Amino acid sequence: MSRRNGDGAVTLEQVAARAQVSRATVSRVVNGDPRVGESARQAVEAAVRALRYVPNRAARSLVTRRSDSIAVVIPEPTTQLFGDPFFPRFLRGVSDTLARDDLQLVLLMPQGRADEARVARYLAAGHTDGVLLVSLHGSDPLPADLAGRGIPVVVGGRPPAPGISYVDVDNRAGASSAVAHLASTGRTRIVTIAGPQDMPAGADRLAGYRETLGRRDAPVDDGLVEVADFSLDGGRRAMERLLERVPDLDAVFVASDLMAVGALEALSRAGRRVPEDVAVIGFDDSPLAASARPSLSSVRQPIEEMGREMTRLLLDRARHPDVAPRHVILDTSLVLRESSQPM
Amino acid sequence: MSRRNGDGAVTLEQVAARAQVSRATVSRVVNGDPRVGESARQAVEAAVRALRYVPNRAARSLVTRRSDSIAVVIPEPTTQLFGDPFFPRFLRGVSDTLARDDLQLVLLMPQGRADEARVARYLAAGHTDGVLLVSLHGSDPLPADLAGRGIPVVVGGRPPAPGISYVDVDNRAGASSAVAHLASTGRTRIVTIAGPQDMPAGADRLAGYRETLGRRDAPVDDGLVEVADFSLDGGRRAMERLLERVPDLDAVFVASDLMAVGALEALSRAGRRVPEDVAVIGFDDSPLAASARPSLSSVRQPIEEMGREMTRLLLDRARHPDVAPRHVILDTSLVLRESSQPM
DNA sequence: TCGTCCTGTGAGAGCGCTCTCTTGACAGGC
DNA sequence: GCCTGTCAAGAGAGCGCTCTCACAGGACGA
Repeated sequence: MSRRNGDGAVTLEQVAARAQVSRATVSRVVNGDPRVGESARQAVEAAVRALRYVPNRAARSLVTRRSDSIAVVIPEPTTQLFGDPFFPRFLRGVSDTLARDDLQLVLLMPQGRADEARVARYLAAGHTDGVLLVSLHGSDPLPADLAGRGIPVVVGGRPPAPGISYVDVDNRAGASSAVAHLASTGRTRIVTIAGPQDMPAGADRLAGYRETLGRRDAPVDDGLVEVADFSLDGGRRAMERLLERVPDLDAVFVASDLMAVGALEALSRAGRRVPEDVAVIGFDDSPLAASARPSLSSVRQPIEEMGREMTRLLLDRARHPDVAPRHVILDTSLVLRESSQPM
Repeated sequence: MSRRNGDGAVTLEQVAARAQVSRATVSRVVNGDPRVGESARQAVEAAVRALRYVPNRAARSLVTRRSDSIAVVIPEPTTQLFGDPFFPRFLRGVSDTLARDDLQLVLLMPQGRADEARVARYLAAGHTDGVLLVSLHGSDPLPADLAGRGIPVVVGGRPPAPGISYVDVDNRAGASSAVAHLASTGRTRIVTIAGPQDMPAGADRLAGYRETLGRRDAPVDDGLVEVADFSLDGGRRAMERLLERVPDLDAVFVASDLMAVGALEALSRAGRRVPEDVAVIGFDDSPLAASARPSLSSVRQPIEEMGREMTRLLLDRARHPDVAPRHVILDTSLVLRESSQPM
């Protein structure tokens, strides 16, 4: 019986002995080096199988100076805001893509300022081959700092500094598609419940709404616009205020599904029928949208794809450090359900 | 200027040279070995700071045979079922506890059977110092397999095999506390919407309900019991069925908040006032509960604490491999809001 | 026929660290 | 005075792997 890794690990040496070749040859086979003769290769492969050989990652890292792992940093506020299924879906996309190359995903969830410093130190030490950052608050210096140290970084959402690769969802176009759809189905008094304006997603979705209605220059407190905080209750209260201020509204574009569900409640309570009296379109296409009643039309974000694309960009950057930073904007798609049926 | 790790890393050797001591002494200082003289210690500490020395984890792992990382395995179905904030909160608890000891969290999210085999191989190879598993489907052989190989394992939720450490939430007692509260506030026709009975959480919550109503021996299709699938829509439909079958019901215990929100909708649509006509208590105390209207009483699960406790158990086990497996059952608490006000 | 190139393989150094073993210095007991 | 014990500190081996370099042997052009 072969002994397992940990105390009596199977080493290259043992595989080499069994296959009657040198350590170097075993290493070549294990790493897919093409310059190995057919017979040697087969002998090695047989020995690897027989001994259940698994390379020791630490030893490999020590000499290659790669860790074969990448860090994903998700700061505290993010998990709450995107409480929804953002977090797992994003990680799934990342995990997926890394698995293909047999890379590890090291998850870092700094809590509070002090912990962020700890994480920053850890990352700066170069313990991982690259770093994926999502939704940093405001003007976090971390990405620029890491990039400056030569550590590959890709940011999700809008980039905090120039010269850094990032992937974002086209929030503006997504909002625009929703509003355009409402307009094209005969709605004429289209209001919106926007997200916090200090968040790129909040600001961009409102911009898309404005742009499409052809009123770029209108002030924020426009009468047709209510800003809320991406919560269910916030959505409900915003809807109540809108109903009061714009009694003849016939459509709402809501910057998140959670808020949209709140809006649906407020509308129902006010005796407005959806979609007959008021059409509603949300954003995110979360599971909530499909199970809301009436079911909620929504702008779908490719979250997993965002994770995948960020990972691809990062690996690319790790392998070719001299390539210029790139950014990728992902398309959204409009998922139509009951809440936005034409009148 | 010191050069950063990666190409021109600062090594122990350089620190030793600067502090005018041997490599061994630097190592002792860095690892907190008490047998170092005061003057040597200070010289080393100064050199470490000056050079911004950070130990190379790979080199350390190679000789200590520890990876200083632990794996968290979250299989595909889990992320969907616990879509809610289970996932991030759990990871936060784990991350928290690991950070204290400067350990890494390696996240594994196998997707599908083939990928699970890959993950199992990875874990079996002993690349991490321990493994945390949550909610495996049915009779997964993985925990027993890993334990058999001498790899520390802690499972979240009910253990699939004897002899394995696990942490669970006291679902039964949680359900019981909710039902007891309803009974004590004068409710006499208390029905329940249960979760899937092939999931421990689903079964245990129903058992707690039964137990408390003193009807242990009643069959599942009891008339007062509806089983649903933990989804919003499932909760709504279950409530509709219950209203039809038990028109005089005056309280519902619902095995998840998401289903409870569905139930609230169904009740509202049927013209029943909550809590005047019908009291409702959910389970999970998710953010939904606080923002539902009326706000939803719910059984709070200590999710972060579960992550923390699992991690503690694991580290303990990793350090003292010969200790017998332990299990910890965490208490729930009842959070009372509007939906269960006394009549 | 000889040198040159190419291909497959082996020898061996060395990545940065920990840890055992040894040494040196000094105090105390006989 | 010597021996033993204690404590700080250094020397050096070696963890398992990759990778450079050297070399053997065959193919090929001159």
